[in-house]
Amino acid sequence: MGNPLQCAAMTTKPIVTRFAPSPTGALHVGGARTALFAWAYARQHKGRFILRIEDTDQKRSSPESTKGILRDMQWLGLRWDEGPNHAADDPYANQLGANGPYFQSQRLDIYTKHINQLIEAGLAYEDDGAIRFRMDKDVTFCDEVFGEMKIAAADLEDFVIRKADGFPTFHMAVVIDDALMGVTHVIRGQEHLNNTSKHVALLDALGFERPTYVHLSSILNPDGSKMSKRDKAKVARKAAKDAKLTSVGFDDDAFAAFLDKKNDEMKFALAIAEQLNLDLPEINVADFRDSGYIPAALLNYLALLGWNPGDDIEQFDLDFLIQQFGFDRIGKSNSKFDRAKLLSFNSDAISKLDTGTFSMLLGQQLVAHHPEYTDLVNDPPRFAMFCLAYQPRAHTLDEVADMGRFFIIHNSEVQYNADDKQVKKNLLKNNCEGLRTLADFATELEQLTPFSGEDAHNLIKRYCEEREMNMGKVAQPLRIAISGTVVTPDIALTLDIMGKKDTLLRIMRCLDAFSAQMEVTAE
RNA sequence: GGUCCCUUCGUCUAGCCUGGUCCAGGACGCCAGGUUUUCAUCCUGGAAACACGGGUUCAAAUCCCGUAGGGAUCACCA
Repeated sequence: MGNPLQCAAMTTKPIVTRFAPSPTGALHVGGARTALFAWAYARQHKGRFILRIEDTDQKRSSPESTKGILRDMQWLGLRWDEGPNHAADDPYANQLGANGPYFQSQRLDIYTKHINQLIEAGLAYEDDGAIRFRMDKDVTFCDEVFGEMKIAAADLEDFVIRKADGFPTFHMAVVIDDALMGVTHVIRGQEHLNNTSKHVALLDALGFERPTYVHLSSILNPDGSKMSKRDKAKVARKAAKDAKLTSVGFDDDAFAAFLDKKNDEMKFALAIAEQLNLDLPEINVADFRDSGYIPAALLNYLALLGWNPGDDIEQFDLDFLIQQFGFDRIGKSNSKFDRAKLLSFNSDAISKLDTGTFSMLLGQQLVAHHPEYTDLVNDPPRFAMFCLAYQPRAHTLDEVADMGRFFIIHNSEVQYNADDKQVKKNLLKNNCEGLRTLADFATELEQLTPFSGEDAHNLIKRYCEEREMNMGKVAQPLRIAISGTVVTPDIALTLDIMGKKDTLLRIMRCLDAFSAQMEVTAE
């Protein structure tokens, strides 16, 4: 860090950055980090941030991917000043900005003009229907992260700038668009570092000014492999093999090929995950959204992958990033994606949310992914208590669905297991001490009106003080009666959310379930 | 394989340019203890790294050379 080979900065023009994904799949976290840095730099300099869709691969590009990327960018809160229409239902109409269109597939005539110019100048030539650009000079350029790069002409080859289908290659399109759109800083993944010599040569030949280049190192899996969508297929395949799964109910031949690593089709990965109740690794921004991460935490974590503010501050908001961001503090080495740390950031971010925001986000999450919670979400007073209970302990929004499930299941679905360690300890031990306390306390609880959390708390407190017992002696049996486990939020809050009727019914069921043990030990 | 790039605790990293303040600091995770009616939270403490080998120097994580390991790229993909 702190590259000694600082590239001479010279621009007095307004700062313009861009994020230029190709719509061949979903926006993944690596792309999100690139977009974040480009966005933050533009904001820092009161410049413009452009979103451009690089859809020159006719086979692999799709409007669905474009819409997904737009949606994910918006979810992250990375607004673009120029680019596709923000409204994802028709991103092609009414594009924003004066330098459009922002879909490369709509700019063919522009590329053609410049390609012809190169041909006329003798700098490019036809080769089997494609057009190649001559690379016959040494190239030197400067990268803000990696410093000065020198490439000898001998290591360079003529490369295709227009494919036989008439579309420009990425190299041609990117160079023309950046130049014409006034992009001053090209911030992108390091897989483009080697390509930059091509781009610089093209720029020079066309007489365009070179932008400042900023290449970002890669984000890797914990095992060091590059993080990619194929990781999902990998995990699913392994699980399917371990479980000896031979069919997912459709396309058996293709599925066999999938298992045989002949294809990585996502539909099979998804189907396997569904059948085996398996969690696939989150790779895409959408995966993290579905898992209940919040944008602030994801972005904060991503910013720290390869960049840091130079002091010990790690948790910060976007305003701080805009203030502090700089290329001089971007690292050169690849970094591994650490889910545990992200999770920690996410739970911190969740706990800092104001309660209104939290309940809105949690409500959306539950309704979208766990419709069985819809009744609870639509019961505002009760849902407010539910939020109060889980905001402090949620690591992700989605996790709440599992933790709080006992509140929404039918009373008859609560499981009581006499072999459970906690059941033995808290209910059965010492001649069913816990059960007897539970039965006795239930008679007090029946009298409690109104049945609020505060009243319940006071009742438990008084009950325990009178008998000189620890509050856990009452709370733990109650937890088991209500949830089947000893893990619930604050016991008073738990009772409040559960309500008097169901609390008492569950206590009765619990006593019933262990009546045999009571009788035996009673003799 | 050619070319280019990278290498500090398990992980993300500070420190490296301008050698001494570093027997290397922070964070996540981990371990131990404490608070709490459970879980979580929170608090305190702990283990844990300069890839290796040479050199320069009074002094090297920091400068130089080499080795090893890792990554990128070598498409009419981007």
